[in-house]
Amino acid sequence: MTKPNTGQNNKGQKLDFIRQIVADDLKTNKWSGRVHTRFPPEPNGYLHIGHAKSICLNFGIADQFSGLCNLRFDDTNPIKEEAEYIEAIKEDVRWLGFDWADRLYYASDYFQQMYEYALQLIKAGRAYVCDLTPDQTRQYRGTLTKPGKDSPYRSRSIEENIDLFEQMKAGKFPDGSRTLRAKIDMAHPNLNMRDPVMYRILHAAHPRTADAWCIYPMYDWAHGLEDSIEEITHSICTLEFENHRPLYDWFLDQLGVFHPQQIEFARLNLSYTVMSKRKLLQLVADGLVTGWDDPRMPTICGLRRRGYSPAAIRNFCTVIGVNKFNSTVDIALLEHCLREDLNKTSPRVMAVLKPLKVIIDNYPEDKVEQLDAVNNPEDPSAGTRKVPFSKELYIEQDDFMESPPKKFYRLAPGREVRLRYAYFVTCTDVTKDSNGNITELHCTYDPATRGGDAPDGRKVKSTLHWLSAPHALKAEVRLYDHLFINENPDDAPEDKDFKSNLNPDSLQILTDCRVEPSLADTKPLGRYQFERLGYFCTDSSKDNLIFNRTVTLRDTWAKIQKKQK
RNA sequence: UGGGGAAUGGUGUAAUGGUAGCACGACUGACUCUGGAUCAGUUAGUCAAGGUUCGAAUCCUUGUUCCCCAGCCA
Repeated sequence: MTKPNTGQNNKGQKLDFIRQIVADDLKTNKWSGRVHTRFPPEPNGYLHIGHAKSICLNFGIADQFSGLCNLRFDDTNPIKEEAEYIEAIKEDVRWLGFDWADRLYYASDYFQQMYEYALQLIKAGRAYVCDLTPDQTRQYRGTLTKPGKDSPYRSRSIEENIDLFEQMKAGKFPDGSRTLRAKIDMAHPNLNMRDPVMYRILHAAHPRTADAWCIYPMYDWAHGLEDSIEEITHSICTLEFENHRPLYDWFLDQLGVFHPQQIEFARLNLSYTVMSKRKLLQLVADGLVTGWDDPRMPTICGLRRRGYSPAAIRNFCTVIGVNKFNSTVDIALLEHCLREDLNKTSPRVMAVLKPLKVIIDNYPEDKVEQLDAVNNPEDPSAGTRKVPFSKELYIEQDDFMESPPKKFYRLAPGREVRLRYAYFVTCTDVTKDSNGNITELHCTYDPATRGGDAPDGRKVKSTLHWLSAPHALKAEVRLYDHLFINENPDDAPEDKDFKSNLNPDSLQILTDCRVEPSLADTKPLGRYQFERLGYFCTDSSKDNLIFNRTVTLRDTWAKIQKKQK
């Protein structure tokens, strides 16, 4: 049974201004009850979290109002586009959790129809072939404050225009020698309306149509037609296309074809990162990151490799809302959405990033106990697992201080703490090397506290994670931090650019880490919480055991330390 | 100096002429076998000035600030 399209918001969330328009249209039956959106990426790069906002908007609206959303590649410029991006984009959209069913389209599939529409416009006297060079075209266009002037080729006869346009298509002219232009108004205050170019000559092989075409449609001409052919109802795009809407409307009106409504919203900006394809490409090209899927990148594939979940990204996209003015979302909000999801879904596991050896002096030499550990306290159905305990353990170097400051609750000489799911232990001795570095701790354990509870009810200030030294697995862990040191990376000294704001400590590689044995057969992209440390994700490179830190846990102690400095 | 948009706590957003609310962050406190999670609380806002109205974030006027547009890119 299909849900009736009442125009009511059926998920109990507040309507943003776009959903409001959609709901109103449903109410007035403007599109005979239909809602049909599309996500139209150009296959010239990888998708990033800004695209996720658009994907969630378009697919989300379709879902919410019982409509449809197409995936359409806007492949009108063969010089910039590559087939490899198409597969990557499809994978990313799918991974985010959206389904275009059988509605995968390409602008290039419409080239023939667009050509015929162009002929129709020529015959109506609304388009002409122009012989001006790119440079001359610019000069004739005028400026923001001065009107342009008519091209000398503007008044060619319809017959001549048809003939020339056919020759353009047939490959008779070199690149850049002629264009097809709409005949609108060279004095129009909106520069986009000053006889915009509809077709340019490009003798370039297209990833999908190969050399079938040597004329390619410009965005303004093509996009509205793509939307119209697919009978899109709401064509949602970003703010910079607001100036193009009159042209979008003009083409569709001249042709008298199905006319979707274009609606513009503001792009996403995130603090401590950059979002433009150009800048991201520069980071990759200059080797400042390891690739598009570097876990520090805001690309979908980067976030995936970092350990982000699709649900976290989707939730973030609904929480940030939709608006018509530029804003910068605090990356802390993204991280909040991340932790919120990961907390509920990630199995807990123990790992020691900077191992410190601990000997339990009163524990039998060869004894090994298998202790029960809870997999996820937020999800009882996740069950429990066994973790081995023995005389030689590792704890975190940061969890011990010889002379602890105020508010340091962890292990210190003479102090008793709990080893999670294991025993209460008390530090009795500290061994150091000749340089005074701590090499080993000696402790005693209380056998009565097995499992971590004291029968006499005594309390300890803190609980530490730990690993049995002989059972622990070696692993490499990569700690990531914000890519940029500045909230706004573009806020750079005058003679420098955003790259001067790169965070030199955005990646820290720890090669001597230990993880619990249950991680032996972890699969790439496996997500875990390393107890007390943060969320980590098995890296996709399979050679060694490598984990990427997705995000730290909220850390009150770190905050206190920071304040004390 | 042309045209098109937009302004609500530190940040992101709601309020569609009728109590300025929510979330993030920050800060308290409670609880806790993760200094996590959870729970309770505090903090802080309508760009400005006029006007209409019983009543204005919302309507009107003027001003200020910010964004976009002079690709044969999208």
